[in-house]
Amino acid sequence: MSNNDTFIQKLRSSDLRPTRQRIQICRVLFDRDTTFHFTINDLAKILMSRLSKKISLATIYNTVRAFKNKGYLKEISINNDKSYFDTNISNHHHFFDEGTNELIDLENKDVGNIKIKKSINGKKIKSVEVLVKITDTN
Amino acid sequence: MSNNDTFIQKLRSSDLRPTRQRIQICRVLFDRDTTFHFTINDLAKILMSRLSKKISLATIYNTVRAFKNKGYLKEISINNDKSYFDTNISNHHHFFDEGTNELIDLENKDVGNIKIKKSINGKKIKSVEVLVKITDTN
DNA sequence: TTACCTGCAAAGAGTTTGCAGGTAG
DNA sequence: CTACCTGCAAACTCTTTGCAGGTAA
Repeated sequence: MSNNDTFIQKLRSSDLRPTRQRIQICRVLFDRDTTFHFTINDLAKILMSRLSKKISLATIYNTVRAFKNKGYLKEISINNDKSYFDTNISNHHHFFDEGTNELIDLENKDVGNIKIKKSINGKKIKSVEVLVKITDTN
Repeated sequence: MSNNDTFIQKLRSSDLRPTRQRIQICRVLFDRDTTFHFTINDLAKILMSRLSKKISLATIYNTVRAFKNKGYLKEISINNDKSYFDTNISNHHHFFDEGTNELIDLENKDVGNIKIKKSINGKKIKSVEVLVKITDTN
């Protein structure tokens, strides 16, 4: 039940004023049932086609970055070409399809419990991420 | 026991002629006992300081890319800032220290056996990589 | 009204490519 | 000698920043 008020609250808590453009970004990102994996470019294309007015890349970058810093989006490292983001901010893992460049969620339960048996003095574990690369069988 | 002949053979099998500059690159990459994690910039700095003559970034990029394609180097995805490479091409995982931007090898045995319980129709698993991000305890 | 936001364009970082002279085979 | 390689600089892609006019509170 995502409505404008939810979006406005998300924006304000990220220290962003709720503007037309940003509300539109929220609509694309958060008004959906399933996880959304995207690059800035994907998001820009969707916004451009959906809007009558133009939206600047700078605005998209800034807004996405603010959401990421606030924890409303997760950034995923796959290769060094582009940044991928994920609207699923729970602790989980990913398949990356090298044929289609598509990301697919892997729930924690889909990956056996991971136990890291090595520790480094004076350091603590911040996150454990599994990336499973897949290709076509043939 | 890495000597020039080993390097020349590595270069030839990567479809590269053994030139002065490329031999130097090999020396830095492969003439060592322990794994070497590096960015292109790291490698360039080492080469610049070690050589009397200059070496061009283009040459370094090309050579590293050829080695990576041939499988003599592994590329590691951490963030989208830079490409990290690894001279350890065995199947293994990594710690990434967010304080120092340093990579540390995690042997397979240091990570519990990972079982992926989800499969995608028509796709096969190509690799499973675990990235453990660490920070200072405090 | 004031501070923030927008779009644009330019600047930055990392990486790749094109070119003219140089080197391996 | 021929094809490939080198260094340089320019080009390219993704991302960030600066600026002048526009908008939220």
